[in-house]
Amino acid sequence: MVKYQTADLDQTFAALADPTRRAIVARLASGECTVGELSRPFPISAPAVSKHLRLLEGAGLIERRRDGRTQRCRLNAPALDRAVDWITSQRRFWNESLDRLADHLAAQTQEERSS
Amino acid sequence: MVKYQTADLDQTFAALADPTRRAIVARLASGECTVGELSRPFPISAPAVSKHLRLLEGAGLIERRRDGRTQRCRLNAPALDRAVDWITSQRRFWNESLDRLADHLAAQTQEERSS
DNA sequence: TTGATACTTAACCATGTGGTTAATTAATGA
DNA sequence: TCATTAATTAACCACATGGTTAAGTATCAA
Repeated sequence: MVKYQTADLDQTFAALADPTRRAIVARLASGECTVGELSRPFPISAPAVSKHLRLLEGAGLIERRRDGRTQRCRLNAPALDRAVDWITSQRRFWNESLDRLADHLAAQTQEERSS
Repeated sequence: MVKYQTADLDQTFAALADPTRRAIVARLASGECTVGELSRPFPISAPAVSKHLRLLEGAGLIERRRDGRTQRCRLNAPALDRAVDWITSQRRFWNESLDRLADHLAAQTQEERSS
């Protein structure tokens, strides 16, 4: 039985509350890339992207490492896990739609594995 | 294949970013209750709780109905589902720890069902 | 060495949030 | 009818966030 500090969840959920940051996470889910590649699709300034990355890093959702003059970013799985974990653990006491959720996730997982 | 408006997710994740609101969700997960019962455990004023409830309601996470002079609150499952759904759908493209997550969720579900 | 590239930091602004206290509305019960 | 209880709205404050532009810091390449 693992315990998580609530501060982590604060930051994780807050980080996911912004559509730009969710888009960044979605982009990184399909593979590591540089800050430049990451910001190109967005109509906002580089400093704005930089701030988003700092929040995401603070939440533990991403990691950065220098690579010459660029910087490579990648997703960090456990932080996302903890968020899912918190939500699903609420279902523990809430049986009404628990089975529906379980089936939903099972179906999705099935789909992943067969693709 | 279902599409969700991003605004919903903005509000849902933002709502879950606050520890007081997560505690409220956790309390409601174990059953419907009144606003008064809900605020009693918290060291904050009634108006503060009222604001939290408004945000939770705006995010679609809870529903309220008048019952005489009190007000009953209950959780609304689908909003939580959508949040979990967004996170897990990122995993689709991110195979590295997909199996681990699937196993984790399967184990948890098993635990629920057998309890 | 000089200039361009890839970023971050600094300073600023507008807006939203989380809290307060005080005032308001609505339902109940004496 | 009048007081009490349950909860919200109003008005305010401090602070974080999401954006900006301008300036700074490394790294690479000529």
